[in-house]
Amino acid sequence: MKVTMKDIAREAGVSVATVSHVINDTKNITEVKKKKVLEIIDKYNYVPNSTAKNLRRKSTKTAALVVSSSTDSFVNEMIFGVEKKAREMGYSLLLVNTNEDAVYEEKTIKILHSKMVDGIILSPTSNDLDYLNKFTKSMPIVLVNRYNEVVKNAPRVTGDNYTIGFDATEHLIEHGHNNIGLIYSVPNVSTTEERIRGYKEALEKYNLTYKNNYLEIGYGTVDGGGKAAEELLKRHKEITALFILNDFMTVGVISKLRELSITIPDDIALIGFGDSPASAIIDPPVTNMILPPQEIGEKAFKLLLKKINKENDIENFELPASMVVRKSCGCQ
Amino acid sequence: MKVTMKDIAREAGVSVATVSHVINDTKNITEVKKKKVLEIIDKYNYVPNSTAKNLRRKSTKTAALVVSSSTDSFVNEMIFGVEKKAREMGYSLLLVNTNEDAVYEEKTIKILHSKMVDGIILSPTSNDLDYLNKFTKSMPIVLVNRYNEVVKNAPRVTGDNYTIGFDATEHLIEHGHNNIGLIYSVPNVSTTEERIRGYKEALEKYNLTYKNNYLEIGYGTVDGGGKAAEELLKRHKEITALFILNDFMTVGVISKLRELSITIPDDIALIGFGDSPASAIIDPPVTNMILPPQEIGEKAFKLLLKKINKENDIENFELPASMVVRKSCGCQ
DNA sequence: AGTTATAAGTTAAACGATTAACCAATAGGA
DNA sequence: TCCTATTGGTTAATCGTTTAACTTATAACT
Repeated sequence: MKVTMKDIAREAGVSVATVSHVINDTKNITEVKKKKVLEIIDKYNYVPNSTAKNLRRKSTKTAALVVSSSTDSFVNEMIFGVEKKAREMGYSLLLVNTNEDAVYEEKTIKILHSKMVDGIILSPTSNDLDYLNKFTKSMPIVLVNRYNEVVKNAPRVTGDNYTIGFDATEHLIEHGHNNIGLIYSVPNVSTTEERIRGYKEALEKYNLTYKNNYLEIGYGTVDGGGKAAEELLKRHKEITALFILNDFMTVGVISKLRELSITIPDDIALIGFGDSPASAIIDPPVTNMILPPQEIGEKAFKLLLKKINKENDIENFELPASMVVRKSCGCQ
Repeated sequence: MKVTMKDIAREAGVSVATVSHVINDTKNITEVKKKKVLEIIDKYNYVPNSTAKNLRRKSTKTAALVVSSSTDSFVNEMIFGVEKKAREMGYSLLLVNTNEDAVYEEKTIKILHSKMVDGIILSPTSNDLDYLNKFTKSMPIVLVNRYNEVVKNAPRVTGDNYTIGFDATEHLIEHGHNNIGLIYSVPNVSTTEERIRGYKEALEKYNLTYKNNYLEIGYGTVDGGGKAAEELLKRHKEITALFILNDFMTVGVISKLRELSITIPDDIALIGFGDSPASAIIDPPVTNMILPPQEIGEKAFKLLLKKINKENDIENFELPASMVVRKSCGCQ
């Protein structure tokens, strides 16, 4: 049988209110009684039932993090950024993975909405986020990494994906490439679209024409990346550079190019995304566009906390991108 | 104001009990009333408050996963194994990271014990787990990855770490190496100790003497790995092979060896642990000992569920290890 | 017709805390 | 001495569900 506050009260010869007050330090209690109560608490290793507390207090000190993709290292690091900040702030974190399933996402948010989490950090699956507006009124929500203009009342923290697309493309152009393929993980999400927008505008700047079929989907997986590269190079022999939007796919692409005896960067130059530590010792070392995932996660939680505490100025953050130059792009 | 069951009942002209019964399908209700109730529920987008439900039902349909280290890819994949199974089974998952802090771990378990979760999956920080026995009686707990014989009443699912140590060492010996260094992440945890035991026994089998100072700590980080390798090779010029227990450290080691112009595998052969996709395209491709992290996570959740449902046969699982041979060990 | 079973709802007591409102006893001030 | 504050503590309502026990009304059987 689990021991409750009532048991503690009985054994200490006081009321439950008194026990509650010594635990929460919410009223003066004489030293002698306080000591007695604490003794009994210690004796039974008693911890207040948080479900009951939550019900009464209408707060759970728990936040949810809903991510859409799973194991890639960028998301992984972002998760731990959120978790870290949550922990520091005395919050627990509920982790849900929607696997890019928009229907499941909506169901999840709805359930979470009643699960009495105090707030939700969401990295949404699709660009069709109107359903969210039903929830943002009554529940603190912040969008992370991906976003959509349609969502009201939810701040967001993202990376500067436009610059990622622009700088990577420009860099490849400066290396003399006029036909640059792009391999993305998932369509219809802001991260992909912003990067493509950057890619497009960089091409424009140099008077190169943007071609729709230079883009190929790679599903964020090693295999998907490899297949996308193969497909792209078969269809367009003129392509001499690849911009790859996720590090699993980069691994797949590199493996595939080796298999096809295509050398990097001489035959095909290459820029990836996300700085997994291995990038530096891959052959050749790969040039990456990077964003600070952990920082993004932490910032998102901070913003959520502000919303929870009703500091109601909606502010969005866009964290700066940068490039770490190695050999796969043709440098050195 | 959040709408409650009372509001639904009032508007539908029935009692709260009836509403509850239609929601949970726990009593016959006439079609007409049922329809009315469901209509109102839909109109307000009502979802029952789960905190209240939890309090009454004494179950939260939530499990906690407490991991000790954070971002390495093995743990990451294990996390998603647990999350996946939990999701499939209708459970939510609370994720806590103790950062190898034993004191924080104990505090966490104690708080979690307060009925916020139905069960706990723990990958513990240290080998000193006696404190756990206070909790295993009253809370379903399963150990994952790491374990300790002292813990009673908690099943475990681990990998066959002994074989990992043995096979890696034997393989290096067969390549002609007599002086093999070992770089581990953390001391005093079963994973490390079992692998060292395997390492030791492989040496014995070939009549090689085990030397304590061939072991070096690398803290599971890229930098730590690099420093450990440097230290080890400076101290013991005779070392010609390295067995590295975590993939971040492997990256650090390889970078450091390049820096020192030491070639792999000719000067130093090398076997790592954990199969991050990049392993295949690193220069040279690295030979790894592997374990199925996702499977370990899923199995752990299944076991937890059994415990939660009081199917009280404690069974432990040890998942088999294997080796994926590439060039860093000297093969090919 | 009389008895019993069943079906469809309702009432009200939990679940285990928190906390506003209340009360008695002591202290302080004039 | 009388009045008012303050201190230390208790009582009881409340959070939003679930569910056992109860109540009718209707159906079924002899």
